[in-house]
Amino acid sequence: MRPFFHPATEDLRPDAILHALADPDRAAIFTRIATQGCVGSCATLAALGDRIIPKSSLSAHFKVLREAGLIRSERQGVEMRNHARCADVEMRFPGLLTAILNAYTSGPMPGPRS
Amino acid sequence: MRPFFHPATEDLRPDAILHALADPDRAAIFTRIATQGCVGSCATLAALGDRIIPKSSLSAHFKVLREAGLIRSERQGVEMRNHARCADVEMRFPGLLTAILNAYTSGPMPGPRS
DNA sequence: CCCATAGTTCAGAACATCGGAACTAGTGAA
DNA sequence: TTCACTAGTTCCGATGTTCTGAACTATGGG
Repeated sequence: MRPFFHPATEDLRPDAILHALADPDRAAIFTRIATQGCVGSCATLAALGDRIIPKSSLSAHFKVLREAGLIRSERQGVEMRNHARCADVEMRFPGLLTAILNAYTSGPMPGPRS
Repeated sequence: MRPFFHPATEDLRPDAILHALADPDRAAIFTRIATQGCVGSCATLAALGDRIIPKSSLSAHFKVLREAGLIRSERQGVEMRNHARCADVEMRFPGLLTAILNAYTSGPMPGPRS
């Protein structure tokens, strides 16, 4: 179990961030982490909506988010502490995270009919 | 050769848009179309940077952009007229395109060292 | 009709993702 | 220490997606 890799702020790449957040599950996970400041275990996220996400898939999702520079993960005893690197991303790509998260919260419902 | 499918504005989905723009080639293509208003042939885009993108790959890229609702394609004689649906996307997901295109233009170069 | 040009579709190889089973790490109790 | 439990990672086979050359379609001009 090798230690985690976290890219430096100046190494953040837009394509990695977009790819990470292009998956609705990952976007939901990241939204939870970003809005709740710091989410502990993966297990608390296992039930997104009504689907159950297997641990191995969750682990892979966290890895993608981590390596895109969206979250920082560190062991805290037996579980994981994940927190969002919103400030880093905002510094490098201003407005990006806000726009994406807004798009997702306004997205699923088909807006007010005009 | 079936006619092209273009999603309606209210059917635009954020994950499709992020997925489409998560590929640097597609992002570059879209940037060209968006900034130049309307790019004709695929062939003018065959050389992005210094790589040559084969026609079949280009065609697939255009399809992804089209089905994400980012561009509208229509035949004009023997070639293709593509134009960006920036207004549609902006209406549905305000600020999203701007933030993404900004991220890409500021992204590739490793920013000013602090 | 024949040819050239612009782009699409097909098919198989290369690559990525999903998820169950096995594994690793930490904690607490006997 | 050893056992058991919990949280997460890694492995690997199945499934799905992307890439790209070759064949095909569509259009316009001799």
